[in-house]
Amino acid sequence: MTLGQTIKEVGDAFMNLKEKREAEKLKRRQLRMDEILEAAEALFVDKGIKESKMTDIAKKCELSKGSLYFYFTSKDDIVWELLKKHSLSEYKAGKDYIDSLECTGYEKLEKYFELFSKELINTYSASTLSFQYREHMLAMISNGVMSDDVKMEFESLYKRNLSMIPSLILLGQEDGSIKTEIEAELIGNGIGIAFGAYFRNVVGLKASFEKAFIDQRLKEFQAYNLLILATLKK
Amino acid sequence: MTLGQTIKEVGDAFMNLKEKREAEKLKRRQLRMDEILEAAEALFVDKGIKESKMTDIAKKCELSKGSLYFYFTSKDDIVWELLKKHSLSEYKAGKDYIDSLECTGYEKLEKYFELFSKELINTYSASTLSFQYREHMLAMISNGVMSDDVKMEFESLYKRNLSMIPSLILLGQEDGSIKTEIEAELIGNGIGIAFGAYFRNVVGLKASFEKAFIDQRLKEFQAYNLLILATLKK
Amino acid sequence: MTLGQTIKEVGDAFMNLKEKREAEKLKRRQLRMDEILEAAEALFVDKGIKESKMTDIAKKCELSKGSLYFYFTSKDDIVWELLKKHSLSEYKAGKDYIDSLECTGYEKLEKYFELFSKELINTYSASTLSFQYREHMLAMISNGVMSDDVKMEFESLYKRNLSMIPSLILLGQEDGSIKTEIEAELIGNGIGIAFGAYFRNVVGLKASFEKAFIDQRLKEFQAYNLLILATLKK
Amino acid sequence: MTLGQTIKEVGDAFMNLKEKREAEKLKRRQLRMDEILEAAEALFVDKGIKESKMTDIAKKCELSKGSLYFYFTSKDDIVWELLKKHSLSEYKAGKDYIDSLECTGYEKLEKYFELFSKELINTYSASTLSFQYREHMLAMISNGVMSDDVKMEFESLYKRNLSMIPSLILLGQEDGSIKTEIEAELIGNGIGIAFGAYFRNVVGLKASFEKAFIDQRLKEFQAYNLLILATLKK
DNA sequence: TATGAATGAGATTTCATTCAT
DNA sequence: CATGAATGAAATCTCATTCAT
Repeated sequence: MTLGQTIKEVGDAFMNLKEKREAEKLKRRQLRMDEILEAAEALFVDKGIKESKMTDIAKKCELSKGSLYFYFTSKDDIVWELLKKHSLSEYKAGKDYIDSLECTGYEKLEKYFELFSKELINTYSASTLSFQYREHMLAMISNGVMSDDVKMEFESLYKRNLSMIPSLILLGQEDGSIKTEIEAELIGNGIGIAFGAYFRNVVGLKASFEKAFIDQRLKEFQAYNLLILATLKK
Repeated sequence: MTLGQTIKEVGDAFMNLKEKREAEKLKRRQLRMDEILEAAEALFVDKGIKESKMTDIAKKCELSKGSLYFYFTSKDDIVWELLKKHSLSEYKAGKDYIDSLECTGYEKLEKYFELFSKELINTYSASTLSFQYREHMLAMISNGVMSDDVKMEFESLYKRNLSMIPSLILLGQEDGSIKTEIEAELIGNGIGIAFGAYFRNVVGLKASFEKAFIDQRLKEFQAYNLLILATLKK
Repeated sequence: MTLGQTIKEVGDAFMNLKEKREAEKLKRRQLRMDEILEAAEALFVDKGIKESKMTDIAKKCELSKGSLYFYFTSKDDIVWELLKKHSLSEYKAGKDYIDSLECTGYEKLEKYFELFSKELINTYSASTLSFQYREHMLAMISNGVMSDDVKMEFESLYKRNLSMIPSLILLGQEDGSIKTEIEAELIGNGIGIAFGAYFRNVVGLKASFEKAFIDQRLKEFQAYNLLILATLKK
Repeated sequence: MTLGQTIKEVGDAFMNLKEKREAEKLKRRQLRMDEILEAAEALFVDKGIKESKMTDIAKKCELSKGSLYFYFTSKDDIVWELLKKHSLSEYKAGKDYIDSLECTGYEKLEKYFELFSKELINTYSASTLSFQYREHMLAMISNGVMSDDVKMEFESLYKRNLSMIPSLILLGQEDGSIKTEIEAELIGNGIGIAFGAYFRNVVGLKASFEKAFIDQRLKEFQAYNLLILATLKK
């Protein structure tokens, strides 16, 4: 082993060390950010975005108000990050599940509806939030506060989530499980919006009405799902 | 005619005058209140509730800030009044129209859907507002700021508006225009919620997206309506 | 009877009529003012001066806010009038009573003490008010809001009410019922102030403490009076 | 010394450091609060509580309005803190002084009276304030704004300060320096209230009358004190 | 990194007073 | 005389954000 090699190795070791440290730092940072987002979210569920103050968030995640601004540029930034996170996880949850199934388009659609009404219902506060975030962002956008980049990203998130049902209808039409006279894009989006909107609406009531009332809404939701599906089946 | 009668008449005239004045005063007051509500609404459409400040409202209706508080006890009070107003007018518009029709339950349902998608669409900002108001009130309620009276009134408004579609389905089942195997209450509420939610969702986008995008959504809305109706027809 | 006389008489009659009307007008005005003062006072007892708003006063005496300003130039004016009224009536009540007695100076003093502790106690809210008014005026004066005329009048009211006890001591010293080594002015004022202050203090508690507590204070007040008197008796 | 011990010591040092910092922070906070209270008090002396605005207080202690609310929850909170502070310091000043004396109960009483008339007189604005604060709190209480906790604390402060004189009389009766036929509680409270009330009354005039007038009142106050004391001496 | 005191712009609200009718 | 809508100046309070340590 030459000296040059040794030096290089030592250098590499240093680089590795430095990189490792950087990586660790980044990881720690990411962890902290997640902690903050989690704390913020818990409060948003409880009191809504407006009524959750930066002080509250700081207290919740045992950090100082100042530190929050080390990780996020503003309160709106926190909301935006949460919106993206939710949008992505909702999309992924659906996509992964659907992709894992081996069945007709119609059946996939059925399962997709089930997924939402059964699984997500358990953690349904998640959906209230999507909803809150979306409203908050819309308000920001309409106040001209948001940059064009953010606006575009927001729109694309919206479209991505919406694309699922039309694509499943198309699939169903290809494999012969769904009526071909249905205009996939048109009806698909329609269903998608109504579906999401309904879901959020039901869930949005959580804050003020009793369980019995909500449960009734959920039953309606499922009955309604079946009704919709029936219209598509070949 | 005796003197007594004459005196009585003069007395009556006075009473009428006094009453008339009172009535006029009340009317003027109501007018001012409507002006304020109108101004507030215009701003809420533009900038959202939170971003519309009392100063702005005052400026808009050419009154002083102080005067606003002569007519309403708080900003929340204004929102609440608007919510009630909207809820009522939406309900009435639907009810009056439906009652005026002489046709089967199914046809009424059809017309009811049309009413919303055609007529209200023209002044569709109205719906964004219903939506905003509702959100605002829900936030207030969940913060424990609202009195129980207001909470109850709020809930009853919600239920009243929801009752329309199930009642039309029942009607249709009675006159033989709608399938009897449909559970009117269950499916009716389901449709009602999805319908309203969808409507608001479409409309809620207005603030940030272009006309083309919205028009596409409206088409979906109508296609979707037809789909739903088809499932009910006998 | 000449024409001249007749004209004069008719003129007189007119004058009389005019004067009568003026007098009546004045009387009515005075009555209204008293009504207002009474209403204001009732509220001041209940909620204090600051918390009694002009609107409240107007409502209480069934007049409009505007009318109040026809009778009084400001809220402070109302307070000032009430202060004068109270000061005078307190002074007069004492003076008239004392003057009506035929006894020694010491006995008069005794009766004077009794008067306050027995009679006024019944309507003791009156005293809280004197006290409130005085504080209010002092605040006004120290804010430089009051004119010099008012300041001087205020000071003279204070002195007038204070003069009673020293004068009774002097009387008692002249008729041999009170120790001559007492410096009438010095001790008299001392007693007067303590007496009034105590009285107001007891009474001032009314708003927040229970009857039992207050009754205990009143007993102390009387025991204390006897103690003071004992020191003066020859 | 083992390694374990060393580690423990370093740990302790850290703890101490942390604790020290916490303590310093608390101290700084307390200091700022005192600064604010001081500024507020200076203004209250000058213009009264109502006329001293939060803006003024902020300006006076060279802080922003917002900062004031970082330390106190409201203006009423500032008043309440000052009331407690005064009440305590008045009580303590008296108690400490009295406890330090080695003499009979009667003599202690004498000294207690002197303390107030001589020492406190120098900083006598303090008393006007106690008085203002008390009035302010009573107003708050009677408006139902204050919590029950505060009410109770308020009452207990009142009673604590009042307890001094009866206890001294009892002491004097035990050591034979004060007449035993005196009902300590009854007369003691009587004197205490009159004493405090008188004191405040005299002092309360400060704002509007001249020195000569006040000095005359002080003389009366002292003459009056002697009179009272004479009635107790055995 | 972390802190939390400090900021300050601006929000909502209050209320004595005025004035057109 | 009476009214009460209108005023507006000013009060209290809020809170996202900054920044010195």
